Amino acid sequence: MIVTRFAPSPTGYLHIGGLRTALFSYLWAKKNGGKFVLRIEDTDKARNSQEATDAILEAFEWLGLEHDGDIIYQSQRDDIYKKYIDQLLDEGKAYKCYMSKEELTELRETQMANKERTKYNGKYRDFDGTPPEGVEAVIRIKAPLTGEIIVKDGVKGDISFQAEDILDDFVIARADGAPTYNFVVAIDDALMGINEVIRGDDHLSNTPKQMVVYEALGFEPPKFYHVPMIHNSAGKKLSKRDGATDVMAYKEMGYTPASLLNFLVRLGWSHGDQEIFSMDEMQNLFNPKDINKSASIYNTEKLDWLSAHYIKNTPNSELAKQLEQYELILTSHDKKEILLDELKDRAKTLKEMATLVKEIIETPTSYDEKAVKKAFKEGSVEILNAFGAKITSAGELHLPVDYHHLMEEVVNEMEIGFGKIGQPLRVALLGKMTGPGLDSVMSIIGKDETMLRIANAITLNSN
RNA sequence: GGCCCCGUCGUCUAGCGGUUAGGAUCCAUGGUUUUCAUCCAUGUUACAGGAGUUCAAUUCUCCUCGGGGUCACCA
Repeated sequence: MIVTRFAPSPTGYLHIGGLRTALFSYLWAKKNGGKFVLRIEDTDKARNSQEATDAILEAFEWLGLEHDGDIIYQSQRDDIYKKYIDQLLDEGKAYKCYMSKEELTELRETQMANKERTKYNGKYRDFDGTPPEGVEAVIRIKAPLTGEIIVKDGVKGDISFQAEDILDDFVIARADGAPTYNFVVAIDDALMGINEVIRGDDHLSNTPKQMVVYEALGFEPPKFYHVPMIHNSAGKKLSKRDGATDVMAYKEMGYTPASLLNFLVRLGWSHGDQEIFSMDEMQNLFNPKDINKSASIYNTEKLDWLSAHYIKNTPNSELAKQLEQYELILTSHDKKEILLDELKDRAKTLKEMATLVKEIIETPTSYDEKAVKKAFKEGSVEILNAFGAKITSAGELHLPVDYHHLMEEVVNEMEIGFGKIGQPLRVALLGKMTGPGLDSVMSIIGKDETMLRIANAITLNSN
């Protein structure tokens, strides 16, 4: 069984990049009937917060990405880590290091001055003397000093590192006893049965260190897939400063989970020429072997297109439900089908859609100045009057076609072009020059409201 | 700087030795539409550069250049 995980550190909200790796992990587990688990990496007490954890969970809930089993919190697993630290100490695979922070800094500075690689010098690796006073020891693991370490990566292929280039005896437990990242990640992944790790390739250079831990503890390393970064328009790693990278901001902007997920799954992954993926299709088709090797630049043009596409293809009943978050209750509106049909081709986001709906169902309180100037010419008021009279004397009016007939009558009787009535009528009804078909608009708002809006516009343009 | 990764239209990408280098988006133009949008059609734009290997390189190898990541008692 394939078990994948998403392991965020709760130092902020969930952002686009994190979400994508989570999505990949989720899809791969689901496709194989496996498990997708969530682990909160909160070993650094100074930097983590409960709010951040909650924000991440909220985002997952909105998107409908469910994790399997209980959420694992690293902060609650100190006993486990302690056990393995003791084990390594007993076996002589780790040791206490009494080098003070000042001494370490000095060491690094000299190395930099000599243009050497900064690394711990192994001073206490085989120390058996009397420890210096006043220094709380950290625990360091004995890393191989030479040799080749090969990371078998499912995206990039085999990657070879030389131990002397990248390794030193790195700290696995801080002076206060708290274990460090590269140590606990390896332990947790092993203990949780994680056998396929999909993560950002910014972790690539950590992987050899984690393999040292796997090796020391006798654990089997998982299969790794390091997915390329998502870059901002400047070509740099996406960071929290890059505007709307908080996943929940996309909800605010009116994007649906379906469009966001579809957008993200195509960033760095593809399945031939296919652009549209339902959740089912993603689950059936996703395979990390098809993840591409190079970083992609984040850009929302395609998201907008996808979002528009999904709105167009969402059934009206579902759309009405989604619009409720904008305090639009359309369920009782007798012309909601016409309304939604007219608008779903015009909106890129739900938020835009909500605005468009309001522009129709609410009586305009202001009129676009340029539109008025352009639409109201000599005779416009008379035309509107004639049309108003038609409506008044007409019987029941329901469908767009009913109103359309009346417009045709006016056009024919007055021997004018359609635009002559269309332009001023549009401004009267909507307060602007653009929008859905006028017959539809009138059908949606009904006879009384139509007459009211025409009368308002006539009053306004008569003096 | 060391180490590692990457390099096809502006952007997302297909390609897996022989293609008129494909799709999508964006943009432009035309058509449909009383307007706007949708929709349809058409069009502009890419293999970073240089050596090799080969009958043949976008595709394989090397170098150069460019970009990115990472080098903590952060994760």
